[in-house]
Amino acid sequence: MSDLSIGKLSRASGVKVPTIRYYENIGLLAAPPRSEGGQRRYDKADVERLRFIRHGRALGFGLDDLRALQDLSDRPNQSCERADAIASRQLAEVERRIAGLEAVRVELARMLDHCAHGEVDQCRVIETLSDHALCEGDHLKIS
Amino acid sequence: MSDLSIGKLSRASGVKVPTIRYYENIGLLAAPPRSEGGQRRYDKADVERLRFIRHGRALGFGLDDLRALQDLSDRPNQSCERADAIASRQLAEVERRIAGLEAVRVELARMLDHCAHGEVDQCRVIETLSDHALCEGDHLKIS
DNA sequence: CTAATCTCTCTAGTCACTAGAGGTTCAAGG
DNA sequence: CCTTGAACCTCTAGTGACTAGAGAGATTAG
Repeated sequence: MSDLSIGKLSRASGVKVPTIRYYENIGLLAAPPRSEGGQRRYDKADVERLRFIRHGRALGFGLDDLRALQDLSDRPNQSCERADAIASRQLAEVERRIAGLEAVRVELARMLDHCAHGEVDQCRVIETLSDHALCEGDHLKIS
Repeated sequence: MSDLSIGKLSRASGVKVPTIRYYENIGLLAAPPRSEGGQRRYDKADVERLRFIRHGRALGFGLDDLRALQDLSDRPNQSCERADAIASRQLAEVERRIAGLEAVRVELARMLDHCAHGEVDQCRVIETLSDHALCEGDHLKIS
């Protein structure tokens, strides 16, 4: 049907042009037909596919997960157990990251709060970094 | 004073051996003297420096920030304004990330909650990914 | 028809490491 | 003193998910 250049696909999907080509390179998006001059020509299904990917990326899924989820969505008669598992794993990962960042936030805030705004000599920021023992919480491993 | 091999420095600081060499490569850690056979020999100050870096990394600072903070801590008579600014920026960044992840967490949880555990056909997980309009919150840009 | 915009491929760079190959040095036990 | 095995050396390449740029060809609006 609609015959989209890569630029139009980009605007329609919100995914940048080089990123679309990158997705094609790594096999996440199928290689489309080409115009006589060799330019890529897409259709509406590609817009959907890219929106799917973009939304998934925004939720923190890795490209491998998105590949798996796309495969699932292409074969709709399967159980959604796998999709469930992938999403659950992602939720757990996000919760882990939030917890880590929360601990970091607390320490950064405390560090800044205690800073006397004088010279580096007595700077709590530098001091805290130098001596992990000065911080109360466990904030190791944020990743 | 104490004459540490890179392995001992690694154990004392909690930073892995290849990472120490990497830090030297990029100029974050000064190149130490060498033994007759050409192996690196460190002292206690290097342990401190690496602990500083490690703690800073755990707080999410980039290596450039840590370079700047180390420079500051080496010249203790300056105002700690710069250190303050770097830490404040980091705090803001962490807060931004937490907010983004929180929105993502909510959507993932809702997605999983609504999943009927049937076939992919009616799977809310896949469906939600396909259609961003289905999600209420703004969770774009998590980075 | 022409000029401006778009698109093509390819390479290299980002960040902060990590892994591995292939070779050399060190330290402890005998 | 000698051996052995662990630790060390340099160098290259790979990770994830892109991003930037060069230099050349295609398309499209006026």
